[in-house]
Amino acid sequence: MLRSHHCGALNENHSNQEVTLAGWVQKVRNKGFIVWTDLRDRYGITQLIFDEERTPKTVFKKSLDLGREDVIQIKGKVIERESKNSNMATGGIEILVKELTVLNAAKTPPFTIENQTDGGDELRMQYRYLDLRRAPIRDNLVFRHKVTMAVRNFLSQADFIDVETPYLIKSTPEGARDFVVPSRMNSGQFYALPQSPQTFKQLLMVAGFDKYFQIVKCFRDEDLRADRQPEFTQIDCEMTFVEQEDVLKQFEAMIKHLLIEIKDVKLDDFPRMTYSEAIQRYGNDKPDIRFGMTFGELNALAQNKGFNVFDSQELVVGIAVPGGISMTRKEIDAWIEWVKRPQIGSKGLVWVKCNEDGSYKSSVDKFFNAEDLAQWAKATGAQAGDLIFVMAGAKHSTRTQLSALRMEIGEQMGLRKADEFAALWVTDFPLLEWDEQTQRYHAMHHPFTSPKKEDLELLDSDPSKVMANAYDLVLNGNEIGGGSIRIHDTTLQEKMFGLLGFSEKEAQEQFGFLMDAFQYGAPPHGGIALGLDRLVAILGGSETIRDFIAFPKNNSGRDVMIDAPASLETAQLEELYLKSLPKDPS
RNA sequence: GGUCUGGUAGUUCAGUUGGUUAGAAUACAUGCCUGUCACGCAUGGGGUCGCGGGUUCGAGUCCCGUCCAGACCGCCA
Repeated sequence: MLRSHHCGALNENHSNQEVTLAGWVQKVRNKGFIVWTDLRDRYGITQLIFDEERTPKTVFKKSLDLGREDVIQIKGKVIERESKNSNMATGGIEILVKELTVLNAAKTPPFTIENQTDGGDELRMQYRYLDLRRAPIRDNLVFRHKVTMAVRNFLSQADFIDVETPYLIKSTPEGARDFVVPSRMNSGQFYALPQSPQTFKQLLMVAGFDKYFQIVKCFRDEDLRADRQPEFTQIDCEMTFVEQEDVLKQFEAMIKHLLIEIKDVKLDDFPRMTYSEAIQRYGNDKPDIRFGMTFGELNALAQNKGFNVFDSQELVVGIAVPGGISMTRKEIDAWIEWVKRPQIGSKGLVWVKCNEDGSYKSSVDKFFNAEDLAQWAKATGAQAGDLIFVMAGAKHSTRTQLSALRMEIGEQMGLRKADEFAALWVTDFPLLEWDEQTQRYHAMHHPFTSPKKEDLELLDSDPSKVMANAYDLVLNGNEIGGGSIRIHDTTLQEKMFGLLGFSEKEAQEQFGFLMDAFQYGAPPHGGIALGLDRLVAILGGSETIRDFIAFPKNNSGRDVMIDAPASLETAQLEELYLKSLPKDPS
């Protein structure tokens, strides 16, 4: 062993022990007669002391040449410090060094390896291995490890079996764009990387595995966001002989277990909310219920009173900002400008101040009297002291816009606390969604989701009204999981493909294996997939998943460290039966 | 595909109305310092102002194009 202890291990109890340590030079403090060096490893920092009098001359001289991030090994004696530092675990002692070996000298890193680094995002990504030396990022990955271990233990104890499924599979037109891999042995043919192991886990149920899980990489070739990477990790689960309620109970228990285990937070039973209720009350299907400001629909109260802006619109809807009357006119205008930005795209905001004395002051006093405004306050739940913001427009876009405003106000008012957790189930999703662009139905969840039994007849008469046995798990305003009870019947599955615009031949070509399998004794089954990256990030108090992934991709899907993706040599392209592409002109 | 913001020292940033030799902090180097721990003090080196073009007597600053980065919209069953 190159060391007897790690850098977080020693304290006063080890005084006078001879120890060998190895690690990275975090910092050198040269006082002339004494040189202090902070030695760092994964476990902590231990102070080394090189003393003009007590350290051998050659070693002392060598210590003057140490630089940041040099990898060194030292032998020495643990001694109590003359002036102790109560801020660090090893702050009571230091190592009086007798031998110093430089195992590997380091170039000066391009940014400081400190908790508060001076490095920007791009540089930190390019030298990710240096960024990962920093305690906050390292702690995030340790945290992720704890979460995955807790998940594995919980599911294993609940009788789930971890089974691996293939990464080289077949592309399908449904859903997100596939990443594609050319096949050398099959000219002109391609594998696709899985967007999820969906069909495989269903086949495992047909095979009788009963309960399956896998912590698995999935791939989607779509644009990135702060909470979206092209390759990401799912906790993928499936169960046999279950109904929706069973799946919800099982995974509610898992999330509660995680919160206790990881955050020491005890959650109450998760509220349930239907999709339509979420849309009406929060404007989206992943509401953050840590704070109020729920939507109040004002159509009946605000239309046909002579205010044209409202009268012509599909929806008039408002929210009450708690304590909002303290906002200045300038601040209100700033919010109006905020919603008018092209990213939000609203036409504007009407505001109403609910004064403490029961009077109202609004931007539409010309059209509405106190009685009208009192009704609005009632509908939005506004109390004295609150400010009501009202938006009007087409149903869908107005709800999206007001929802964005609600989240931003919540954020700025500090209502979205990172250490507070509120989970809920969103249920009763529509099975299908009409897509204007392609003029056909799309599966809202995926094509294997079963319709609710009572809606089966509607499949023929009015497919858009059919509800699905599907559910989403929402945590702090983020969708962290989704699942459904699946179709296990060939006829129903064929019908579903038909509704989605597949010809019989196409359905057979793409999913024939699944419908075949359904004819050999497929049990009722259902499951869920949870986004591990998001879950870990939220538990860790962040919504940026990049900080919880060891080697993430940037905004353009590039890995700037290894510089991928990259072009291929002509010979390699030809081997894959791909036409050689013009080289990047730069 | 689109919108917005940014790109100046190794790094993070400032740079006024277009005007002398482009600054600060930090990092780095050298020296000093009898207990440092964000050590302190002094000195020093360090710049293709992303790239290309244009306007101007003169461009880091204005205009056009382009590249890169970040956030968001579209997209993400």
